Amino acid sequence: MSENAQISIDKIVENLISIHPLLSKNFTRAIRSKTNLNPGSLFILGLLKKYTVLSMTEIGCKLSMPKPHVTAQIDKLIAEEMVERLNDPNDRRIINIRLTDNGLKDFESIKLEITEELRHRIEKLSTEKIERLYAASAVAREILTEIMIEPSTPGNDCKR
Amino acid sequence: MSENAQISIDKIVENLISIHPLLSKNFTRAIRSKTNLNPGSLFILGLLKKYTVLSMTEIGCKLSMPKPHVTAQIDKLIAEEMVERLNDPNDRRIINIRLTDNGLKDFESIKLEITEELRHRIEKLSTEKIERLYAASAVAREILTEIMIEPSTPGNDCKR
DNA sequence: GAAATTGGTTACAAAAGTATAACTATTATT
DNA sequence: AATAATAGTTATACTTTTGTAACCAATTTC
Repeated sequence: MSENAQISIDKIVENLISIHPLLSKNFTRAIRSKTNLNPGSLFILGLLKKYTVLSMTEIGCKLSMPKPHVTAQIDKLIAEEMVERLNDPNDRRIINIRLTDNGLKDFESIKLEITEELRHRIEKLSTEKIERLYAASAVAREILTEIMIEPSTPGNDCKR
Repeated sequence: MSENAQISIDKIVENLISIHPLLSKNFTRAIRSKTNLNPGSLFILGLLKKYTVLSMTEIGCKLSMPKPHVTAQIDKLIAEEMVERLNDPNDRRIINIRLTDNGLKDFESIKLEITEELRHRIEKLSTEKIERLYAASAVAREILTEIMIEPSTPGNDCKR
């Protein structure tokens, strides 16, 4: 580890720790005021859109969510008919979760609603800043997804 | 608003909404397991480090935190002797909050602890990716801070 | 085939965050 | 001077999230 790289890591962490409350306050407020879902179940929907099918354990692992909580959230999403439980043909213990057609559609429109204020804020930026934020958010998403979802310590593997 | 800019905004929102749970799960877990503070009070400390002095109302405004919750959080931070209340000489209704010397020191060491796992994950990246993530996080922080902390709708102004 | 492990659920307790109303003290309005 | 508005606290109720332990069913291990 070069000294320069270490300095960069310190600054990355400093930046991420500043970004977090900004996103958190915006999204959680909007979720509460504009939907009857909670942040946790929205995270699950986003995950399912990306991975198509995930078991209960995999969901909990990728979101660092305790298993009993995953069960409760999925129960709510099933009551809303946004996801469905599928039995795994290879292992009858496993219950796979998948978005329903309605669930995907509803998720997209919910996302539009909860990001409305954020969109308005971004719109006010100059075209140059929008392009810079676009590039930056894409890079951050790509690399953070790589390092956060993949296994960290051995044995903490989330598969898929 | 050009069509291209609108497409960029959509993608920015999509990226941010993906990044949020990644940061959220990492930080909130670490905060719970490694400190006796809660995420909300850490947000306040980060804000105070940036602004030096803020009133109760300003804190609540910038973090979208209800006023009674701000009172409770500050009470805890005062019990830990990390912040102090100061009377405002110009307006005796206002109570200003400032980090104590110890508070700043403790905050820095808490940050080191709660970002330990994140550092290890970043360290495993190539130097090229670290540099890209550094640049991206700096741009995202700069622009998001600008649009999220500043007033959105008129009358929702947080001052300072 | 017995024992241990894994996937998921149930039940319960506790922490954290959100929302609202009522209240005091101070300042601003008129 | 009376009234309205603002800053902050207290009290209360509720939702969301986290954590733990016990439990069943299915699979793996030895």
